[in-house]
Formats: sequence, C-alpha cells, structure tokens
Amino acid sequence: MYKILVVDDEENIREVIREYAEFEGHEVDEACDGMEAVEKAKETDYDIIIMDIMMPKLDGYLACKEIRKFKQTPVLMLSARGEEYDKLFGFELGIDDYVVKPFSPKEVMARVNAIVKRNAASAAPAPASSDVEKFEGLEINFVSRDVFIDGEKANLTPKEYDLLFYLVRNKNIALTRNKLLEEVWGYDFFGDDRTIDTHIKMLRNNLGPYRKFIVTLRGLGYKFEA
Amino acid sequence: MYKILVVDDEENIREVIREYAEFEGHEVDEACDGMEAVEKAKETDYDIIIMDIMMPKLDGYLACKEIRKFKQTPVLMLSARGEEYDKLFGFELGIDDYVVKPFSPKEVMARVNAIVKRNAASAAPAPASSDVEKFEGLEINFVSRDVFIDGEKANLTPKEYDLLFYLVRNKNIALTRNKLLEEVWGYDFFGDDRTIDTHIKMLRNNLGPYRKFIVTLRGLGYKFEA
DNA sequence: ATTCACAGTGAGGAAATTATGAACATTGCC
DNA sequence: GGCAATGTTCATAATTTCCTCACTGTGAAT
Repeated sequence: MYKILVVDDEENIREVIREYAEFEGHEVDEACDGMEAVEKAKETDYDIIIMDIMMPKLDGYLACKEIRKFKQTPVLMLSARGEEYDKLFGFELGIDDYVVKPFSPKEVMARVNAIVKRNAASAAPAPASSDVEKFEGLEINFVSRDVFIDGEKANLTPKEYDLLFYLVRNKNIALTRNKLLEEVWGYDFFGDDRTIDTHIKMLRNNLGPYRKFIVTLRGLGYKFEA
Repeated sequence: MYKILVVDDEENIREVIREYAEFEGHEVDEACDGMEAVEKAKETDYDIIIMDIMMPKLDGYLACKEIRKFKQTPVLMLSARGEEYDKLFGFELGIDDYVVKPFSPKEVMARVNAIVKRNAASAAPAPASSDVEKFEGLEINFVSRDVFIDGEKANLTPKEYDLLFYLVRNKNIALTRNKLLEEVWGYDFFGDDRTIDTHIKMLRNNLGPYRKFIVTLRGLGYKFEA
C-alpha cells in the first residue's frame, strides 16, 4: 500500500485516478493546485506524487521544484503533448516519469508501481539522453532549454523551442507534417497543417546562419539535417 | 492500417466513424449492439473497439466486461454527456479512453491512433525493416529520405523518391505499369501510362552510373535488379 | 530489311506545394 | 480592462514538380 498524492485541477481526473488507486488498495490524498500540493507534501510523506502540469496558481514544474527543496518524493507528471513537452525532461527537477494524455488509469498505476519499486531499490533517477547538442555554432541545451547561436543566446518562443527540440532529437529523420503535429502540437490539435510552415519560418529566421540545418522535404515535411 | 470494430445502435454514428476511418486507410467492422460486439470480438482480432455505452440488449460496460474475459483488445468508449461519467472509467474493465458526444470523427480517430500506438509500443520493441540499402555506390536511406551516389547526395523530386523507394523495396520483382501506378501514384490516379516512363527517365538521369539497376521489361513494366 | 508496337526523350503549360506577410485569436500579466 | 507576446489562420506570391503529348529510338518478328 502506498500513500499517493494526486494533484490536478480537474476533479474528474483526480477522481478517476483515486478510484483506480483505491481499487488497488492504496491511500489517496488530493490537491487541486500547485500551492496546495506543496503544503500537503510538506506535511506528509507520500510514496509518490502524481501531478498535472497545467494548473492554476502554481504549475506542475514549479510545484515540483518547490517540493524538491525539502523532499525527494518521486513525481509522476501528467501532460498533454504540446505542453512544452520538452520541459518534461527537466531532470534537474527530479521528475521520475511522465504520462501523456490521454492516459488510462491502468497505465498511470502501472507506472506508479514501477517508480515506487525502483525508488525503493535504489535512489537513482531516470537516465538522461544527452543534455546538449552542438552543430557548428548552434548549441542546444535541452536541460536548461537554451539555444545559443555563435555564443549568443537566441530568444525563441515556447513553440519554437518545442519544434526545434523535436527536430533535433530526431535529426536526420524525415518527419511528415502529421508526425510533427502529433508529436509537437499534440494528438488533440485539430488545426491547420500550414501552421507548421509558419513556425518553421520563424524558427529559421531565429536560427540565422544555421537555418540551413532545417531542410524542406517537398511533398513530405521537414528534417533537421546535421 | 488497423482493424477497427465500431459498435453503436445508431447507424449514423457508425457510418460517420466508418467513413473517416476508411478514409485514413483502416478496415472497419460494425456491430449494432453489445451481443453482436462480443461475438465479433471473439472471432476477430481487432486493434481497437470503438463502442457506445448506451445500447440495447447489452450495454457498453457489460459488453466490455464480457470481451475482457477472453481478449485484451483496447476499447474506446463513446458516451453522451452526463452518462455517469465516473462509471466510464470502470477501470477494472480496462477502458482505455472515452469521448463525449457530440464528437468529431477526427477527434475519435486521433484518440484511436493514440491508443493503438501506445498499445503497440508496450508490446513490440522495434519494427526495423532495414533502414538503408546499398548497391555498389548507390545508397538509399529510407529514414532520412536520402539517396547517395558515390557519396554525393542526389537531389530527387518527391515522385522520384517515391518511385525509387518502391522499386527498391520490391527489388528483383517485375512490376507492371499498372502496379506502379496503383502503388506509387495511388488508386485515384487516372492519368496516362506514359507518365511513368517520364519519371523513370528522370530517375535514371539522376542515378548516373547506377541507372543500370532499373531495367525495362518490354511489354510489361520495370524492375529494380540488384 | 522492314515493320510496328512499345519505350525513351524534351518541352511547355498545368497543378501542387511551400514561403511569407499580415490579420486575427488567445493567453498571460499588469 | 488593456497590453504585449505568442500562436493560428489565411490569402498571395514564389517555386517546384507533374503530366501530357508529339516525336524519336529500338528491338523482335516476319
């Protein structure tokens, strides 16, 4: 039996997870925003915290960061794709795993079990996939979410970061527009294909001389070629 | 391509989903109540079942429960707003997601894709049907969509890529013009046969010395011979 | 050698696709 | 509320690619 804290502003989600967790014999507390989560985490020793990213008052990242100041409770993040997806890899925050919506409670609890078990065994967090990449004068730091162009820090918007990060993580792989929409915007984005073009354009503009790494694959999509 | 079972007592709903799903290239079966759904699920291995909750004879929950006795096929539930939301996650039933009416078929299919993909990811590790092929100095990379000729990158148009890729994927197989038209151009192309010749010509020109791999089968079509 | 059905080629207009700029919408913040 | 930044849509311009078609080349059968 674990003590679990479920943090989400949507009651439905909390309810759903609570039911399944209790069904499996765990004890569940709830909080509906980051502030409340931090307080509860301070008072009580949970085995794991399941937390949404998108919340009022204090979002998942910040709440996690705050909690880390006094405790190492494992955290499982819930997120929709397209929610600055890459921040999830913020291992410096000590996020142990994440689940992308739509999830089944079954899946969530499977991960909870895996995390708690792993945590009990050792204290090692998840493995990171290289934190920085460099292509000539273009430097990308996935952890700090920074992009440097010839040493100068680029000022990208969140979508631009996400798009660039996804492209770079899949460098030298031909990516269709659909794939990009699905992975960067999220499965629940029902907008126009051409939105990608616009973001690619802005990204290219921001990359200056290194725009060359983003190649157009006519009739298909794009590719980061390095 | 997925095999999908759509279960709903309203024909309109079934029809709408079927059309969209088939448009995306999936194969669709229908059932109009729970009983029929259980039977069909028993006979056939579907990739996913899309099922309404409210149905005559046997409702969605019970049908799902019944199916679970012999199979783990993922289930996406359709529900009208206000239909006891939390029951939806009768998790012990292993419902994977739900969509509330009124829904767009696009949304339904987006979730179907998410679920099936997730399900496939946990089952099989990697597909890997050789990502690159090399014939002497001709190197073809299906993943990065690159073609190298003696180390130099060839600049092919989309159709040329498609044509070459298809030929290579079916190397040493005689391909008729009709087959090529159907597979590379698509079933909805009603143009001239000779269009192929033109593209073959361009492809050959682009392949330089390796044009030799594309052989003409007089009276039949072409073949990539290696 | 001749024939003739089929394949190869070149060029121009048609069609498809991408790039871009600006309008419009949304979000977060003061 | 109003502002500023970001994200999305859309119309248009700029390219690139495709398709058709007429003509030329070729090979196998007679």
